Amino acid sequence: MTKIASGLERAFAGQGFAEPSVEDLRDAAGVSLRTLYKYTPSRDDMVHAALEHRHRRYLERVFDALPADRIAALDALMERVGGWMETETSHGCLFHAAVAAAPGDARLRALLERHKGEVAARAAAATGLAGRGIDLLLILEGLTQTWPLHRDAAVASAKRLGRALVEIT
Amino acid sequence: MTKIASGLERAFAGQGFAEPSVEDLRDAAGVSLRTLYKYTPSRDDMVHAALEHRHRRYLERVFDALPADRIAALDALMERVGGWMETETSHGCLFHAAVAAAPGDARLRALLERHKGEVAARAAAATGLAGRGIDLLLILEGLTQTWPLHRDAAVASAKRLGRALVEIT
DNA sequence: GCACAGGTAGAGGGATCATTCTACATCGTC
DNA sequence: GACGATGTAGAATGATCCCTCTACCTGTGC
Repeated sequence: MTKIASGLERAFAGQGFAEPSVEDLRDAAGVSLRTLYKYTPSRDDMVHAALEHRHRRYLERVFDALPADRIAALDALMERVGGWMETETSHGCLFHAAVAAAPGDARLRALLERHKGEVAARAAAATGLAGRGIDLLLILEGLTQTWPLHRDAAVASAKRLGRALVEIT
Repeated sequence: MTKIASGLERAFAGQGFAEPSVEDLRDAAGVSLRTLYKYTPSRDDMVHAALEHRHRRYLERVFDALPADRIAALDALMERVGGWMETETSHGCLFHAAVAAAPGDARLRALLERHKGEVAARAAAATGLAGRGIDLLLILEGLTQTWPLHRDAAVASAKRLGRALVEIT
C-alpha cells in the first residue's frame, strides 16, 4: 500500500531512523499495527518500504521534464534538488542516513547503491554529459550535504561547479 | 581522557550511532562503566566526546602541511580525504551520520556546523581561494559521500572539479 | 440476511538497554 | 605501611521497544 509507504517515509524523514517507535510509525502510516505488520513484517522492512517509495518520488521530482539545453538543464537540476531539500527533508540524504543508522544491513546498502547509480545515470543523460556521471553525482551529493547549512548559496555553488564542469569537457 | 574519546570514536565509526550499547562502548573505551560515566555522564555525551576527538584528528590529518602550490594543494587535499576514508571510516561523514541519527539534538547540530565551517575555512586558506570556501566544501562533501561507492574514481572526480574551479576563478 | 475477508484497538510477552549502586582492588603520597 | 582517591567488576532497576495475539468491527457479494 502506497499510503503506508508514504506515511513511513514522512516519519523517517522527520524523526530519523532510530527515534520513531513502531507505534509512531503506525500513527504516521494511518493503519493498525496488524495491517502495518502485514505489509511490512518487521521494522527493517518498514525502513525499506519507505526508501523504495522515496526513491521513486525523488527521481520523478528531480529529473522529469528537464530543459533540453545543457546549461539550463544543469541549473534546473540544482534548483530542483534545492527545492526538494526545502520541502522534503531538513537534513541530508535519507538513503545515506539509513545506511549510517544500520551499517551492517547489506540490503540497505544495495538500495543506496541502486539509488545513487540511477541518479548519476539520469543526471548524465539529462545534461548530455555522458561519462561524467560521477562528476555530476559528486556535485549533487555535495549540494545535498551542504544545503542545510548554506541554502541558496549551496545551490549557487553547485550551478557554478556544473558550469565549470561543462567548460572543461 | 583522550583514550576514552579515541575508543568511543572507533566504536561509533565502526558500528554507527544506534547499534553499540553502552557496554560495547565501555569495551571500546577500555575502562569500567563507572569511569566511562564519570567522564561522559550520558550516552549522548559519549557521542559528543567522540566527535570532538574526531574533529581534531580530521583537521590535523587532512590540512596539516599541504603543498604551497595551489593545484598541488588541491590534489593533495582530495587524496588525503580519500586516504582518510580508506583508513578511518567505511561510509560517509561521521558528523552527518550523528545528526541524522538524532535530528533533534541541537548540540550535535552546532558541532556539525562548527566542524564544516572550519573545514571550509581551512580549505580556502590552504588553496588561496578566498571566498570559495563553499565551493570547496561542496566538493569535499561530494567526495566524502561518493567515495564509498566509487573509491579512486571519486578522488579523481574531485581533483577534476577542483581544477575546474580554479579555471573559472 | 448472512458469511467471510480484511480491517481496528489494544493488551501482553520477552528481550534489550541506559543508568545507578554496591563491593572490592590498586596505586601514588606522605 | 596506611590512607584516600580513583579504578574495576558486575548486579539491580526501571523503562522502552519490537512483535504477537485476542477480541471485536465493517463492508461486500450472493
